[in-house]
Amino acid sequence: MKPSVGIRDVAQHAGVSNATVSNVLNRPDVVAPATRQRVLAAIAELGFVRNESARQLRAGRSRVIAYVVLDAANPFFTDVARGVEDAAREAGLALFLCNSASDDSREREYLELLHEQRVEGILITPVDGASAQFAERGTPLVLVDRESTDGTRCSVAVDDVLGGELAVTHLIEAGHTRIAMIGGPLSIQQVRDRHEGALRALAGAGLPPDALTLLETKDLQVAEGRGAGERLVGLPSSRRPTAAFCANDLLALGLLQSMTQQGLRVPDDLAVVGYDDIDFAAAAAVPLTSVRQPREQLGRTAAQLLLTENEPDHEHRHVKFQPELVVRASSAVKR
Amino acid sequence: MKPSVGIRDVAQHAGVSNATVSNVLNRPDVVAPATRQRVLAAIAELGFVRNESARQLRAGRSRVIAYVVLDAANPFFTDVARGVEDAAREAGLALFLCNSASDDSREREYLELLHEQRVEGILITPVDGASAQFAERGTPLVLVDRESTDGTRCSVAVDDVLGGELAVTHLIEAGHTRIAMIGGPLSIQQVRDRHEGALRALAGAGLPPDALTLLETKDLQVAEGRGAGERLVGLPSSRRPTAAFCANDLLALGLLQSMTQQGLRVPDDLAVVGYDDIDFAAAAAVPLTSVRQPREQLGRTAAQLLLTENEPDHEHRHVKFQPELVVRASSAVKR
DNA sequence: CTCAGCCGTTAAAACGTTTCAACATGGAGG
DNA sequence: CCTCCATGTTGAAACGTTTTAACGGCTGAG
Repeated sequence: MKPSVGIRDVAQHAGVSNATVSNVLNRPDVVAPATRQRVLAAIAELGFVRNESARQLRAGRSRVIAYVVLDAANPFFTDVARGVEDAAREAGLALFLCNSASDDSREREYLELLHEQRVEGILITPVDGASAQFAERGTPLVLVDRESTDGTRCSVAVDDVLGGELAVTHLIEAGHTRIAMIGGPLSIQQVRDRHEGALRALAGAGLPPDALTLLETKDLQVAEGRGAGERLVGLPSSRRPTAAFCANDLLALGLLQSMTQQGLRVPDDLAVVGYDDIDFAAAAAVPLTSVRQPREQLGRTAAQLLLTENEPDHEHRHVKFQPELVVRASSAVKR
Repeated sequence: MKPSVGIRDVAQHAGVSNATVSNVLNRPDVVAPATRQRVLAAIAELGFVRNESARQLRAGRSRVIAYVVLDAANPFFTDVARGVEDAAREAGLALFLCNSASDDSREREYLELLHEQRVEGILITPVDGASAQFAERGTPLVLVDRESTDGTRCSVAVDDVLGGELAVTHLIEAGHTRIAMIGGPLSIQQVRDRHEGALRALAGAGLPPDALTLLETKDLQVAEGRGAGERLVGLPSSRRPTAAFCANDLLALGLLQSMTQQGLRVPDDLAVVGYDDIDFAAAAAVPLTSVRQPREQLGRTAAQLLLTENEPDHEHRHVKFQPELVVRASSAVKR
């Protein structure tokens, strides 16, 4: 079951030295065709599988990068991951996905493990800005969808302030003057930025800051969106917002569902704008207006940045993408 | 940047031998408290990170399992993965996720890599039943959401024939006599099984087999569901089905969206039943009736099975779960 | 004072590769 | 006939751990 056939078994079987076998594996061109065939035959016959640990130990390289993702159940991140993987495989690297599930200690454990594995590099969307202090351990590390505050490493992010501004400006132009912002917790940088963008939009339109009601949520999942919907409907109708800007699409989908359940129509009774533009947003029964982030490109760029990390004259870069508003039925112009 | 501080640097710094450092790392109880402290201090001071490759090479063990997932963008699989991860971490193992994205060659590459990495075990939802011939390479491997045809390895699956039967029986009892089945390609075992279940339900109710119209799709994504919706509406109303059973929830969501876009109501004009009961199904604007698979438990069980693989008297087992129908608004009883 | 037994520590041998300098072989050029 | 070079191949030394058997010092019993 575990015969553990090694390179020297192959060598012996093919009547060559182990160095030659290694050459066949790593620099096939340097070995004579006849010998190469013989070695390959022996490999196939013995069912030899190269031991990556040994290889890595000796060679130092590892051919693997990892992406520590914040929430594998959020389609936004799986889309980012797809971009990462495409770029990685173009560079001949494989991608391991690790799910921190928004859990501090899981994140730490995975980082530790990845360091021990000596992966070629790490991409991470960290759990929280606060604890984002990663001990420098010699493994290149790039932040994804977070901006590196100190200039100590590369990062790829999206301008969330602008995103918030786009969303709320759109709602204002559609005629809304009482708007809810749904999202939380505020400890998350993204949420703060999008909120700030929303406020900026009000200011730009000459509306008072209290035109925006903040409904804070515990997390960014569908269930919280439903809860927020109930809270919203519970407000006295004179003060109830006519539009809602959600910090991500999961919340928006929850909100949407809550509205239909309570017999309210979207967008007539409440206009809704989400954030991320995940595929389910377009596929919702009331297609969701959303702020699109370049998901695949985010991942792709992050991976490319990572690859430049161990160039000799590397300087840390901070790429920032522009979000884009995608208007759909959920925020049709108010009559 | 890459000082590569090793165990013997630590040893020297703490004034002990490298064996003692190794003991501190692996069997802390066996070394005197005073020495242990000194070694730990040295480790911290030098920022030593154990080299997993070397450890693994010598010790043979690896503390990592992997799940090669069919489609990381499908919430069903991320939920299964969550179950896998929970079980893995209880056993002190970490989980690497690999996304084959329904691509044969990616799947092969990842399997090869994982074998080379000498991971402790592999879980896989393979791309296709046909090519599911994995060369036995000594790494334990368990099939997830697929049944092992030959008895050569463990598998964890769900009774898809029963699932199809439940879904269609439910529609028949609600008064429908013209039913569409949407799904494909038929090369996928799951789709075939669910279709068979649907036919069985017809037979059980005394309906002729042509009461079921099969609309075959190219894959199981949202877009194909939308397309099927258009095909469906294009049928002459005398022959148009009044209910649809979709092979998974993504298709069902696409179908739902297509219906609303075309001004048809669900369930009044068309009742819809999905499959998988992903969270987005309940969160859809018309909450989706769906066949629930025990997603987390599927993953959890698969992981546990994997752990038993290298017990001396191991026998391959095939666990099969029962699906369960969850009735929601999308299939309310026909008046 | 000796000896057995225990405890903590250590030297050295693996683990399976890659890599580098050195080595055969044989033909071309002088 | 000698030298030189090119082409293929090889022996042996790493890589950084874990592990095993042996070791020295100390304690308490005889």
